[in-house]
Amino acid sequence: MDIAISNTSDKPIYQQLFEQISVQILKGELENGYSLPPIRHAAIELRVSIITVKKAWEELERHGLIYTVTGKGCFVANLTSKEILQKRNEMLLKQMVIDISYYKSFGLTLDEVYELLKEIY
Amino acid sequence: MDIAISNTSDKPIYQQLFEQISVQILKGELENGYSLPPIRHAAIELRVSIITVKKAWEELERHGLIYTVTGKGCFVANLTSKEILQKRNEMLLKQMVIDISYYKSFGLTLDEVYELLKEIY
Amino acid sequence: MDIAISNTSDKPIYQQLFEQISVQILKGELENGYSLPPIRHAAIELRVSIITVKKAWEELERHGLIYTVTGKGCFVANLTSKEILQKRNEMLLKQMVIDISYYKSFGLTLDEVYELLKEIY
Amino acid sequence: MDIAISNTSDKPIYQQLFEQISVQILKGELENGYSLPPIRHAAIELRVSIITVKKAWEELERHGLIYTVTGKGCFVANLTSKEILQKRNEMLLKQMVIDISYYKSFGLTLDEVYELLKEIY
DNA sequence: GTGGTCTAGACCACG
DNA sequence: GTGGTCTAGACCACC
Repeated sequence: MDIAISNTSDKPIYQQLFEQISVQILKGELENGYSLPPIRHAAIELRVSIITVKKAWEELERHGLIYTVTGKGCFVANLTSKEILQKRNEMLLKQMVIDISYYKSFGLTLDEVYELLKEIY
Repeated sequence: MDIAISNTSDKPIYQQLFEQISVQILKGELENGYSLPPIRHAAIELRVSIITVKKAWEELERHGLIYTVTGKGCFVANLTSKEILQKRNEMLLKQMVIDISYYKSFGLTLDEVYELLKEIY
Repeated sequence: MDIAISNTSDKPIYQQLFEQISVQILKGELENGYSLPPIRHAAIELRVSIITVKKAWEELERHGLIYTVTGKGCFVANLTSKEILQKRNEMLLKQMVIDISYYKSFGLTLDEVYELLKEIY
Repeated sequence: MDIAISNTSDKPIYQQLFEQISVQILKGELENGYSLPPIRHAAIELRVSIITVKKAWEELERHGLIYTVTGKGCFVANLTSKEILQKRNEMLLKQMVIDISYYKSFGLTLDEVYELLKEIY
């Protein structure tokens, strides 16, 4: 578990958990079939509530990134590299559409956005 | 008042108000000294509470975009085009830093981000 | 009328008027019997409402700094230099007691206050 | 909670709350990480509205004196003694500049102010 | 009429 | 239980 949680962030903790584990799976850092730590262990290690971990795990399952075997644990889904790429782009594009609509509201063109992004990167 | 409020959005109403009016000011759509509608009128027109409007207006004032004169009304601040550009970039960069950290977590390079942005734009 | 009014100040306008004229009288800049401009003239010159000027004048009269002769106008009261000094200290001390209670709430000693004041002066 | 609210004061309640708690934090009376009472409890105890407490707490957070964790509570920020001193002077100087401009309008010199302060202290 | 403040009560997300 | 938000209605000071 290589997770960093911020209490003061405006993002709910379960969301932070979901996002970070999603990324790890979609980057291939967690292999197919990898067994996620039991909810209780993860909760203790991350110092969060069991409910919070459960919520994050549920969100992962809803996105088809993990599957649960009752009584055995949770495992990273068996995804082909094509499926991984597809899901990754799906998540990225979903966020980008939101981000871009914000930039557009200021009347920015694509090139202006690019210039600003370059500065930060 | 050209404002669209979404009750289903995850963003609080006062935040939506603040953002939309900010954009209008920073795009120069509302001229210096322009008199905003009285909070009570705005509240009725937008079908929200007075306090909600007030909260948005306060945030605008805190950002130096408007100023209020008790008993007279609220007015768009007298900003030079340089100041407007500066404030606009301030707001944009603040959001972009967040957006980029998300893209980076997926391991995306600047060029990959650009390619995706181009598709959506 | 050497008065500077700020619309954006948190102090009400009539209060600003009252304070500035008080100071001028108590500093001896306006002599005994000096005729204040008619309320209407002052209102026009200062670009404020007649009501606002009236309120300030009333406050001045209540403090014994001016007197009104119906149909003739308002005049600076005939105060001996002793009375002026007394009224001046009265106003100053009243404010200072408030200021000091604020400094004291932070646990500041007289010397610490002096040091900070010296910096600003 | 050692707070005294005055309904007759010209200062708004949320401002009184903010100032008094600020002072307690900046005097070191409330330690780092100290958990403030839940806003609802504070509201009942102080016999004010939840929103009023919230407004004061928000102002404290804006000044970096506390931080809130949704669902957990509000806590005194982790400030070094250096930061505390800096914030304290910031608040004090801001007020002192106003106070001094009033004294100066009467033509008082620094020494005269000092003499008067000494009398009252 | 305008902004400034306050209240009581309510619903929701989070942990 | 905790904070986050919202509403409807009210009173006040100021102009």
